[in-house]
Amino acid sequence: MASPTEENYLKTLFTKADKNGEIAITELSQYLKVSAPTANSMIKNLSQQGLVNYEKYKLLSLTARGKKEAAFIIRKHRLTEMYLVEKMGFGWEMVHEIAEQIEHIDSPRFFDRMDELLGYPKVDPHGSPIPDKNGKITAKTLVKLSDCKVGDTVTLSALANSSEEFLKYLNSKQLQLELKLRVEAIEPFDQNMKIKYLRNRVEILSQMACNKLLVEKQL
Amino acid sequence: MASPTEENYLKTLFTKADKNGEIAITELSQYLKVSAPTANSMIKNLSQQGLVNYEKYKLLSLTARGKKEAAFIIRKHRLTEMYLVEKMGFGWEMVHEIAEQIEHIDSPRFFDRMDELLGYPKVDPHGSPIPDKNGKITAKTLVKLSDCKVGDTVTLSALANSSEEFLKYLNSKQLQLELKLRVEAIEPFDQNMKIKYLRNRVEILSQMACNKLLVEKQL
DNA sequence: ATAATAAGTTAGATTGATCTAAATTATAAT
DNA sequence: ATTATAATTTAGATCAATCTAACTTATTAT
Ligand SMILES: [Mn+2]
Ligand SMILES: [Mn+2]
Ligand SMILES: [Mn+2]
Ligand SMILES: [Mn+2]
Repeated sequence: MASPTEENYLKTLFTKADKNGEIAITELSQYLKVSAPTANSMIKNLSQQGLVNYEKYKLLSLTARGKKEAAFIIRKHRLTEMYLVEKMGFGWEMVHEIAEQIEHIDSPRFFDRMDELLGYPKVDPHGSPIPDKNGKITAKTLVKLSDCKVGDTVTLSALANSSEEFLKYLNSKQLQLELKLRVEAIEPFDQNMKIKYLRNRVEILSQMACNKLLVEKQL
Repeated sequence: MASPTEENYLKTLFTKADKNGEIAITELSQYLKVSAPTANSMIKNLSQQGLVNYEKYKLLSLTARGKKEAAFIIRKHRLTEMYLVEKMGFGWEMVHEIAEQIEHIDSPRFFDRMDELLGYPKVDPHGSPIPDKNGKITAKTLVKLSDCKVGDTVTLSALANSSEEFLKYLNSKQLQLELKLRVEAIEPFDQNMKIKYLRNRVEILSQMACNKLLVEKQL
């Protein structure tokens, strides 16, 4: 029922909301690259449909129904990304753009078949969790690499940001998910981290980068 | 550049035009399930863009550019259908609906990768030719089964109509492309054909069905 | 040749998604 | 407590895609 435009709003509301599930309408409009009045009128529409909690001048949040709808769209997006990487051989930096379009395809069968062929994956190629058929998300609790201390050995499990730039940067350092990383040292001045991985590879990663690397302690 | 709506017009213009490449605007509007005035205004738009030859009250046709654009969309549609059947295990009767949506995805890479994974197929699951990357179509010259005579042995190569109903009918008779068929007899009264295939299977097919079965003599 | 019918076009309205400019409300700063 | 600033909303316009009703042109039948 939801148009691609409406689906994009729900998805952004879901993924960009803060810890309390709230977001300001102007911030939302920026993510969606539309003007504030455009977002304002669309939000009224979604509120009318019972998908968004909206009161004038207050922060926005999704209703239970809105969250469920959003989860279905995110499911379609992330299954697609996984399919493109695993079954079609695309690099993890190439799939977001395509998934951004395919997520709007209306065909439960199509996505369920992807899911089946992939063996019901739990996460997408960037480590983000894939909602199940009921819209339920089971996310591991991960910590930022930048919060780890010298001597910690961790598994790179997800990215807090999956921009093409960052993904290409990671490619250039042969950094990929499921890799074991060891914190060799931390520069007190700027928090740069010396990381060891892949037998003997050592790289200095900026705090900015380490902030976006989500890891699991041990495994 | 073309919207999904415009793409659907171009595709329909291409596939539903007569031998001279022409079609009436009302007929077009019926295929697209829009009113005649809607089609009229869209055709003016496409004509403005140099994709359609349009003169008031005359039949419509695609320009060279329009034909090329149309071929690209048809390429996306048919590659998708082939991919869905060959790589995702869908039945040939299930893929048109999905392809109708995926054909509007804007990502040359995505479709070229499908093409590559499929080994550059020449035809879709219904035997229709797939335009190449340059929009060139190479179609075999096929004849209708209904034009064959008793004793002819032919290969079922394509369908003149791929409606879900017809495809399910063919499924129920285990009729599929590349099958060798032999015309055993033709009923003079109604042109029903007695066809033998798959070792010893024999079926009586109506003229209506035989009209839509396109075959190649010998192989 | 005229009239009836069918096909195609024009006029005018609607809906969703978008914009800019202007007004209002909330928040922050003095 | 006022005032300045930032966020949000309202007003009003535009554009694509659609519709129905009315009109015009072409085709067909008598
Ligand atoms: Mn993505
Ligand atoms: Mn999208
Ligand atoms: Mn098709
Ligand atoms: Mn389509």
